[in-house]
Amino acid sequence: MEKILQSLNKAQKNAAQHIDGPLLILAGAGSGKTKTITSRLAYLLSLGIDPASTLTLTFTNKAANEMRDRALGMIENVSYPPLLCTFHKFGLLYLKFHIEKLGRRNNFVVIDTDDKKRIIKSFGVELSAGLIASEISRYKNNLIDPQMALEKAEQEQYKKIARIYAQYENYLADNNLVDFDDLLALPYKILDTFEEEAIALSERYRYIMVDEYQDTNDLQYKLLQKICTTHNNICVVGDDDQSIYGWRGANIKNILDFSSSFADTKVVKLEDNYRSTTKILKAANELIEHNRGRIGKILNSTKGAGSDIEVLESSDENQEASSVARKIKKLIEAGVNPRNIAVLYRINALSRSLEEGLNRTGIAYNMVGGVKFYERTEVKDLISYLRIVANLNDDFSFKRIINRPKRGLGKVTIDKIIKSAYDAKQSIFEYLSYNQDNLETLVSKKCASALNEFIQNIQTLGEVASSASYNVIDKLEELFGVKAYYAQLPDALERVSNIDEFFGLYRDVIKQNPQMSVDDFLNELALQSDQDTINEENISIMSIHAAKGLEFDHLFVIGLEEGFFPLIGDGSDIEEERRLGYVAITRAKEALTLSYSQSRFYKGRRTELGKSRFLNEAGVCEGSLRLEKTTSFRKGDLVRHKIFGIGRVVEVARVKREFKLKINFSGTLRDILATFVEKV
DNA sequence: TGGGTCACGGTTTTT
DNA sequence: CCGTGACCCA
Repeated sequence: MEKILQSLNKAQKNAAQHIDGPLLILAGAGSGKTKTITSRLAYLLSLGIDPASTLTLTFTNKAANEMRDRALGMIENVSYPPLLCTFHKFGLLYLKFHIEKLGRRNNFVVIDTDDKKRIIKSFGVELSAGLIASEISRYKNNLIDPQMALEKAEQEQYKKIARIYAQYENYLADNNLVDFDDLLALPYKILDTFEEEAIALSERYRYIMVDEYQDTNDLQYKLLQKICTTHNNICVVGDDDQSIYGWRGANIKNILDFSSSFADTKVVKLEDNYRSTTKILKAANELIEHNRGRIGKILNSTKGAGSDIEVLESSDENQEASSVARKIKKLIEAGVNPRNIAVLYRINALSRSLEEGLNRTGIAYNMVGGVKFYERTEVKDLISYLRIVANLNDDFSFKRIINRPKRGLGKVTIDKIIKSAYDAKQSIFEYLSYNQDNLETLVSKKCASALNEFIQNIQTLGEVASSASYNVIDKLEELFGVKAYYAQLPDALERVSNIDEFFGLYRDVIKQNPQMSVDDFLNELALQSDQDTINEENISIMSIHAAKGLEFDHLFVIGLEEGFFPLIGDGSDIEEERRLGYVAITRAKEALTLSYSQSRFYKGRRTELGKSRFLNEAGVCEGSLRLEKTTSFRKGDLVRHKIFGIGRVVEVARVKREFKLKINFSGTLRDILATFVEKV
């Protein structure tokens, strides 16, 4: 027991030893948050508290795994592993055992955002599916059902959305699908409808811990209240200054008002930072102090002053990328391990010029985020096949693969079948399998035989799945040839390797859990994210959102321009932007470079930009910093001008804050500002 | 059925 | 600028 607490500071120890009643741990960036709550968990278990009565909720699998490893590493033998998982995983587990109370079967399948949009689109709506999808998400997270949404709607557009919402809910119920929001909303519905269930759950989990509490939304808050029905043993950890998911429904009020929501809350602030140098922390503190809606805390450095924060000025994004790449190259040459270097940006669109710059300089990088593995077309096709195996009546997946790989079935044929199945009140699969012999009356002979073959293959695959899920993959490829199909399409190399990776993943998972069914596998997959793909040998580049919870010795933040960061647009919230700035800065341990460009090429046009107000607010723009100003244009470069065409640079000159080039356009010399031409 | 062309729109995204 | 989706024609 002593061992668990010995390496904690006073505040951390204070938090870890708190047992009963609500506890709010306000943990500043780099203050040992994970260490504190894992120690608390280990401490509780060491006191003899039943592991099965504890529940720790996180937002990512990665965080859950890390905490589990660390907590279990502190105690010798645990009789039963404590439950540490994401909110959504917890919801999934709960629904597996209790969804019957809502009149649904527990072989449901979890769909992702892309599926959700496709379903909405299939209703033939004229509004954008994405907009409706996010609106529905908002409703669900505010516990508004379709009926209420309709009543509340004033404008015609919202009435329309409410009706689509109703249709969508019916569709999910009919196909026994569950979306991400349902993983929280449906458990809440059960707990809210049946008080005895809330009491039972609460009795089962008597010690609740929640990580990243500043990012919880209203629904998660209400769910937590239900879990705490019979006790108030809830310990939350978070940092109001790091709340960066407001746009997705996270309610910063949850953490700001925690003490008034849960009576007799004990508050512990962790303000000693073990991550960054004094200069970095000073910039972070100064920046965040410009926010008004915060509880207020100051990070104290436990490290030395460190080096100055560097501010980099460039004339355009290519030059910025080159400068950053050059600096990174120097670091690597000086012996810095690339894995300790990262470049962050506010919006993903900025990654392109950066990637080009890194490539030019020959720096290998690892991009975190981007298109998710399981969201790639070819992987989603395979997932659809498996979904059909798990649930033959999943029309949604059926439609996706009915002609993929191509088997000569066109829009007309498919529409006819869908309509007939609909009229017969059957799923597409049911309809086709009952009418195997008279399909020719509906569609052409060729199509009928293609459909019959397809149906038979699906049935065969289903039989294989029910006898041995491990063999499903080989049979799938043998019967449908998805891999063979993609092998002859463009990007074959990448697609085939994705397919192989998916096949490998499937086999691995089933090998480890031989009793696992196909729908278990699918649901597990849906909750997976590929955050933990950070390569050991390369530098990392990613959005600031993706960098949350990470730290790097040498950090670059690019694109600090008004309009880009802070990002200005509708729905943008300057305080949240500032918190993002705070998150970005506090990722740095030793050296921080902030970069901005005077212009940027974005959405097909070049825009002149002013530097970000955050630079001033963080106090890094005036004073001791080093301003660097260069251009990537060199004498002899070939350039292209919109009007004058291709020319060669004969002279590079600096005029005030700009660079002027003397360019030879087929014999004619012209003076042109560097921002008006591009390299060829 | 599917390839070709044109218009459009384009933050951040742990699950 | 670049990727997506609607629409048209062979």
